[in-house]
Amino acid sequence: MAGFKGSFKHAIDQKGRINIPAKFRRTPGAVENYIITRGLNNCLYVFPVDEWEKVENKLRSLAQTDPNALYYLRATLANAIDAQLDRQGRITLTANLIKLAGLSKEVLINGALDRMEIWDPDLFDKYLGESAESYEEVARKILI
Amino acid sequence: MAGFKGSFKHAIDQKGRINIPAKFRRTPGAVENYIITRGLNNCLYVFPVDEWEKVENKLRSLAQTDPNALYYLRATLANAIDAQLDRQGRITLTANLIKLAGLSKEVLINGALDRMEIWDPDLFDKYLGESAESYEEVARKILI
DNA sequence: AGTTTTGTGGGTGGTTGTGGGTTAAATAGG
DNA sequence: CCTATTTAACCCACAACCACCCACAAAACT
Repeated sequence: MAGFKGSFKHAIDQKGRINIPAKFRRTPGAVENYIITRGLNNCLYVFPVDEWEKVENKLRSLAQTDPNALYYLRATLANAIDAQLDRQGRITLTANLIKLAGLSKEVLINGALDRMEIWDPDLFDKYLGESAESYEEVARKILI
Repeated sequence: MAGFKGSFKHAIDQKGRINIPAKFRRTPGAVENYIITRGLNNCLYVFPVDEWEKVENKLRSLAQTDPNALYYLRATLANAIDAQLDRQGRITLTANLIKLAGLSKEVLINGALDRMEIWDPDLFDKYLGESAESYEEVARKILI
């Protein structure tokens, strides 16, 4: 089981390639193939294949007629890609994904245990700052 | 199980390295690998790997769509690093962590049983002083 | 006072990140 | 159906960084 953690600032070149941090390539559970899809709060989720299977199973289990389920399934899968690391350890994003996450020249690649998350640095700062409550208050609610 | 206790003032050099007190390196439960992450009240938590696993399991159990849970997960993991002692018994902090804890030239490394805590000395003094209630009053509420 | 342990600083080489150039594949047009 | 143009994948090479190593200073212990 993967345990991605840490944050790395990397460039995204003209071809839409970004380097997966060497540290992530070495973490247990890291593989050659990843599924990249739209994430919550304007970021991208990067799943190792085995973790993606859990997501896929979840999607399969949703009711095929419920409007919300249908919407979620379509919005998620339409932007999902199957990415393989190149020789330098990079993945190539599609224009769609770049647009969805509002990426420009630099990106943050954050560990989130079972997945990585790709953020625009400014958007991530904004996300961290815009919580109404402090880190300490949130922690108190979450950790019992 | 670790039982870190005591307080040590150490330097932090230009490369962001700080020495783990020899006493802590000898306490039962001490290891070569630590996970360092953001702590409550502007300090850093330094967990031995086995203690970190408990934290990680807690994080994994959180709901993946609850905004507070997501926020806590991201704010915690984005600043988490996997640190290994170098030959001199030091760990290297990232610029992010140094900034979060407001560290400058000297730091306090405090034992907190299952983890160590890294504080800026001034901030720790301030923290101890800013409690509205006395040590005795707090003790009476906490210890039954 | 000598010896060992602990704390601090700096230099060096391998690894990692990034850009570009070249070849193979895919798409569209004649 | 073949050719021309674009797109994407692959490979190579440079440059910056980080982890490792060594060496010295200070403290603690014998």
